[in-house]
Amino acid sequence: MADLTAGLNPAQKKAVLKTEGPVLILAGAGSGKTTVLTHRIAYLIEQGVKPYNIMAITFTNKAAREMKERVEKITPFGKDVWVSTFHSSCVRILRRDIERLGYTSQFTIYDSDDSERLIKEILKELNISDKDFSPKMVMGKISEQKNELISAKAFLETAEEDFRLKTISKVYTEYQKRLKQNNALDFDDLIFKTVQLFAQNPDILDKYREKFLYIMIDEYQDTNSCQYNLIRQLSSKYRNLCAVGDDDQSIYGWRGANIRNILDFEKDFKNAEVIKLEQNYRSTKVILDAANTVIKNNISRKSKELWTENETGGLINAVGLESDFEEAAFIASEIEKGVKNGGEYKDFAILYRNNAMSRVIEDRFVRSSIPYRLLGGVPFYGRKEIKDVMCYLKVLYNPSDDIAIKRIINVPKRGIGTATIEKVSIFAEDSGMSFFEAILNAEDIPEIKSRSKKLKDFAGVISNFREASEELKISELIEKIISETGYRDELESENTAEALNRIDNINELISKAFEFENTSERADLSAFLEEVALVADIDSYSEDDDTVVLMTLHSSKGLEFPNVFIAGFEEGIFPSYRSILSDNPNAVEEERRLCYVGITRAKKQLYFTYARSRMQHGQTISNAPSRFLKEVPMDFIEKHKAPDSKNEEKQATFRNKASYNPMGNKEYFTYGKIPAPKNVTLDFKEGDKVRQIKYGVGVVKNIAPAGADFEVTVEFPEAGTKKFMAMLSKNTLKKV
DNA sequence: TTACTATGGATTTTT
DNA sequence: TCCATAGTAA
Repeated sequence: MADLTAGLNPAQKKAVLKTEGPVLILAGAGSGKTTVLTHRIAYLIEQGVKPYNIMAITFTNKAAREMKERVEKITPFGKDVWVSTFHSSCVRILRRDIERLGYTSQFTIYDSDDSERLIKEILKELNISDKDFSPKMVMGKISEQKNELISAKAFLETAEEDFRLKTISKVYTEYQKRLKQNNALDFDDLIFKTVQLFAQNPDILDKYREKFLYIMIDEYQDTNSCQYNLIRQLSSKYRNLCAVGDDDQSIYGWRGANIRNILDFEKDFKNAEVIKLEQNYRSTKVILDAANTVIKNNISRKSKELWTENETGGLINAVGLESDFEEAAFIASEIEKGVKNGGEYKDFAILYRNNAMSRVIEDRFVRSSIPYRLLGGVPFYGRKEIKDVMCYLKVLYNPSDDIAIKRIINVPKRGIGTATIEKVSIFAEDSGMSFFEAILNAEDIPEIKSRSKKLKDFAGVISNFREASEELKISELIEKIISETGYRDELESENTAEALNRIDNINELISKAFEFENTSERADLSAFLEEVALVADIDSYSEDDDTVVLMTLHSSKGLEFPNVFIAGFEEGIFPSYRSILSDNPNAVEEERRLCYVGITRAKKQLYFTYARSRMQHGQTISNAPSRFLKEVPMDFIEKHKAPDSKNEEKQATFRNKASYNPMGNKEYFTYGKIPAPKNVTLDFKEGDKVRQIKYGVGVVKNIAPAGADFEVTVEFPEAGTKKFMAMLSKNTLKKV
């Protein structure tokens, strides 16, 4: 085995070698954290630790896959290391022992769509107005509780006399009851129930403690309290826990991630060693400095400052456009320019705050014939037709899954409407049967005589499929389902572009199933359902295709591109209105972290674009440029130059550009909030010649103390006299 | 039961 | 603007 620390910097080396006891690795963006993690695993194995005694937890399947691949590349024993996501780890643990909690190991996993359907049903049954208590809101609240490890019972107690909370806790209680009846767990339950299983069964917990002697967890800043608890349970005996994360990249607070987990690590794990990875291997100096100065405006963070040996690089482009259409046109023209100059489409990424913003850009790309891919939006497995087919499979696997049955009982149309479904539900509830059992006894259901045949037919169809599922491969089973139920025929007879697209999607599902059968070791229905339930769209992102990539800032975390556009860089969009209006100051800080994530995706070139007016919800709105733009040092920013006027179309598009240029407004840039640096060393004195990245060579006229920093006045032959803050300009202002 | 029309709501989403 | 859903007519 090669030297595992070769080529690593001192901090990285330390992180690899420090195997015993709790360690927190604060890994800045682009600091080589995956390398450190994989080498650390290999080093552990080299030291004699058994691969199966090592656990590495990630948040995404993609991260897990990548880590596994890289570990296997450096050590032949890598395949026995337990590398997986929180959720799939928990599924594995629960499949084994969930009987202790009164579920069976055949449980199915509900995605948020399934959960919401169930909530909706419950609200109806409990006669709670979904106007005052929207299923989404209730679901969110319940999820919040679960993330905080608060059970329905505990929640009811804290609710006390608060009517709203009491109502929600009632729904929560019923929701859990129904999940159990359906033998189903939602995403939050996967973790929650595992924690519960461990807490109530010390023998099981002990088994895993003895198994996972070394635990590593990636993206630690994104853990919620429930996940934190799980980690604590597993690691508290041997205390060989290595958490890797970056508090500045905590952008999932709204999903229950608790930033305190990383901020308080040393408090929670006594004698923890903290290692900072601050050298960045990704971005230019300018991009990195911009990221540093922006994030410094946040109060709650660990001190950390990225630096790099990379080149200084070009200035950041801040471009104000007249409208969202022109913004899209500008982005398209820059990409065309870049490609003409030898770049590739895949070198460009467009990041935006919300998915709706992709539309205008897509339209423009289609017109300009720029190949692009959209990440996010409606996920493949969330599409109606895919969910329909998957629900058939779910019903075959888990007959107690009422939500799945109700979804497909009238898809395609079988003349079984909501009224009938309701009656069956009530009958099932009264007689203590599952929905499916009730259908089997349809003739006993009162006031339903005329429909009982249809119900029986449906039950027959399902039983028939269930029998077939014993022998058929999954891809064949899906084929059988969509042809015998008439699902495909129904779509074909519609003969619209949309219907054809749905058929394509189903075919795609069949080929995915086919691929699954041929690549997984465990190719049964259970494994397939699990795979589908636990994958995300981002998992399938690969950089092989030469296309521009469009995605939200959130989805971009962990990725990198030579050229990045952050579009819609406007107040109200980024930061979002909600965060601005929120009484929680942390909300804007999280947006700023998101901005930091966005900036640090860029390797070479970064653009901020913003429009004076844009269409939103069918109305034209105007926003000021984002406050974050003011936080980027002015001398890192290049004003946008008017595009090539030879191109007529472009000329027309940009003709109003000159009238809108907030960058010209001096007041626009203030540095008031940036804390003064402690020690500044200058490599020039008054009278020296210096080179500034934007204005060229000039002469230092004056150096005056300003707080803990120095204000440097430089006279340029062309640009005239300019003032710079020494600390901020350390990479862009140098002696010649 | 189904098929059409009105209405309202619209961040971010690793699983 | 665009979507999902609730309500109504047939």
